[in-house]
Amino acid sequence: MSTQRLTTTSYVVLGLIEQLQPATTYDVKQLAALSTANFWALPHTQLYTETARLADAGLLSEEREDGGRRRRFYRLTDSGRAALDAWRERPVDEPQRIFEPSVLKLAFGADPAMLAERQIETHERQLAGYEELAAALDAAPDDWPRGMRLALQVGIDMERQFLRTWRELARRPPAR
Amino acid sequence: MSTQRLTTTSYVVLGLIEQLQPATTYDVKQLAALSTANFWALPHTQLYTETARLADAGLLSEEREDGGRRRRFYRLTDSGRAALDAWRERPVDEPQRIFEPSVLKLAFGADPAMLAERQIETHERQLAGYEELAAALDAAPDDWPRGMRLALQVGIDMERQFLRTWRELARRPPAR
DNA sequence: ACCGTCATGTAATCGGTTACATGATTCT
DNA sequence: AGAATCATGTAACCGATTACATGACGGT
Repeated sequence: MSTQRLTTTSYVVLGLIEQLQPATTYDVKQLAALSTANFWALPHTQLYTETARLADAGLLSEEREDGGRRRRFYRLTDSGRAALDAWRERPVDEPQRIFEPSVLKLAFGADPAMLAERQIETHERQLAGYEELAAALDAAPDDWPRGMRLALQVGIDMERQFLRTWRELARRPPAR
Repeated sequence: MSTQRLTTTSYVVLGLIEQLQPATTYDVKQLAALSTANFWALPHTQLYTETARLADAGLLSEEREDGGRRRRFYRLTDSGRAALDAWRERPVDEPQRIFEPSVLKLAFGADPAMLAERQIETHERQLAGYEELAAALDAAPDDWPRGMRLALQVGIDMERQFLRTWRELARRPPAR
């Protein structure tokens, strides 16, 4: 039970386990794929190291199955819940870098219309995914924490803005 | 001159050096602070390792001062320019994760109004910074590559969207 | 009984961050 | 001349990605 620094990834894992507990790493992976994967990357291999780290730090309890797959079931400990609550109650004050490689390419002189073509496709697909998920949440609101719907709405708003921006840029001539 | 993978950071360094060459690492740091720092994090320590890596890979030429600070001056080599051009001409196809910890907190049930208060401050400050820089670019457009102005406009659009979104969320009751 | 996919991991590597350090200029 | 800040780096550490691997389960 050492005092390690917790990353955003740590809190995502804690937050997902809070909703699922008891949860296997695979359960976490599944829920992440449905919910937070759009907002935060979380490859499955990291879930194994991260849950182990968190259990080591005393924020998760681990219970291992005897037979079969010998899966590990995790739950929040009291201090795990306290850490999650503290994180949740603290506002975010570092300004975030929201940018993408496509904007960097733009800055360094790439052709806006060329970038826009692919960006529009990508963001349309992303927006469609969000809207589908939003419809599912709206159909069964009680299955999901309310905050998830709000986060999704932020995502939808951002995607729409990206589309407006790139559609405008699609009409620009090359910058150089 | 080994074949290493180039990261987005590598291309940012190449792109900045293209505009400055010959450039010392410190010059790169200064220009980054004025231009790309908003879109891509680039601590000065990484510039030293990254320029060394790029020089090692044959994408930058390095010339060292004899006296004084023994500064290293870098220029793009032909293959450096080719690598940068190739990157610039290739569209970005992986969908990007644009999200911030604040949206994750929202998803996991933090109070929207509490988060919004700080987010609004942060994004207002960021927007003001962008607009100030945009005014400077507009006053002396020839000093800057045209793409920089476009990238800045994307940033401005996104910040305005964030402000609209968070101002709306500021009126929400807590999600749990 | 076999096969594909589901599920569960381990280990090496590496980019990026953090901590530390010191010489060169400039200012008073 | 001394102090402050500018400029230039080195090195340890660590989270995250990538590559690899294998056992369990369900269907035919």
